[in-house]
Amino acid sequence: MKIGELSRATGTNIETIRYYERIGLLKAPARTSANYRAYDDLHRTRLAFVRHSRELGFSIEEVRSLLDLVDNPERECSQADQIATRHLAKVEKKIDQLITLRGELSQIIGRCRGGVAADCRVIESLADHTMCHRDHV
Amino acid sequence: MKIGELSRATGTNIETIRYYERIGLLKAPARTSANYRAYDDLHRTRLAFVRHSRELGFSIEEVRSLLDLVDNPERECSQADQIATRHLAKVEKKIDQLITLRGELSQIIGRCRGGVAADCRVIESLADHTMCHRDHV
DNA sequence: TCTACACCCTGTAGCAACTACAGGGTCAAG
DNA sequence: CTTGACCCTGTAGTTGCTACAGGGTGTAGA
Ligand SMILES: [Zn+2]
Ligand SMILES: [Zn+2]
Ligand SMILES: [Zn+2]
Ligand SMILES: [Zn+2]
Repeated sequence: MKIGELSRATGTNIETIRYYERIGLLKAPARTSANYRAYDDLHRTRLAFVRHSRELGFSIEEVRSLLDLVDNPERECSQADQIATRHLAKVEKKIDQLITLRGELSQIIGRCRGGVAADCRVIESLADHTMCHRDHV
Repeated sequence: MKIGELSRATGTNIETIRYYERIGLLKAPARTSANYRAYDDLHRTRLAFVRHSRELGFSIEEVRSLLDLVDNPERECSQADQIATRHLAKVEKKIDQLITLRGELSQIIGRCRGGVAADCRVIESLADHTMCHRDHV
């Protein structure tokens, strides 16, 4: 399988595949006589794992650790679960922050009565944090 | 006011202040005989506006447009309100995405029964998107 | 046989929004 | 006269890609 095929098979940009190889996330595949990368099904599976993990929001370093466990299947899975649990906690924290932010933004937008910028309550609110209800993280 | 003072007064990293000047978000201040930046209260107000907008999640380019309105107070405020409304829409979309993601992650984590990585349902779930309930954006 | 075209290669630079040096200069206190 | 806290410029690093530039390869049609 050449890189274009792998790209289509996994929905991954060609440049991204080469990038993953460069940073050592994917092993370098064999080369054809024309120096083209030649992938097999294991490469495809591995790349799918990487892409899926990325889509679920895991960082490259987290994916690296997860792949490490894939390669050492005799190890305890607790590390994988820890990575996932911590990631979930981060997601939950982010949700909380964004919900607070949403509230603040709606308040600010609700203050606008139209007119010129000099009288705009939105701009005024941006200039003055004391009009906010909470601190921003 | 020297840069360190402005930094403390606004809770902004010194490097960030210089960065804002470099990208043209803040006007270059006067210089002392020792070539130190000398800020006045207008600079402080402006930086506070920038920082507050950034804390509320507006992009640098959005902040640039907002500052443009601050500098042209005779213009209609509709542009400011549009920027804020669009930003709110983005935040809401992000919240939705994260909530979906949170659901998916909890499901995945809930599948773990401990043991070796070879049998880990977390790793299995990462390898196989068909175990997911929705597509990831 | 020539040539058009779709591929592939490497290497480097760009994006956002900072942050962190390295390697200097300035200035007041002790 | 030296110590320490500041300040300066310029450049490189961060994360996770993406987009070239400037080449090589392989195949199908005229
Ligand atoms: Zn308004
Ligand atoms: Zn605020
Ligand atoms: Zn497990
Ligand atoms: Zn999935």
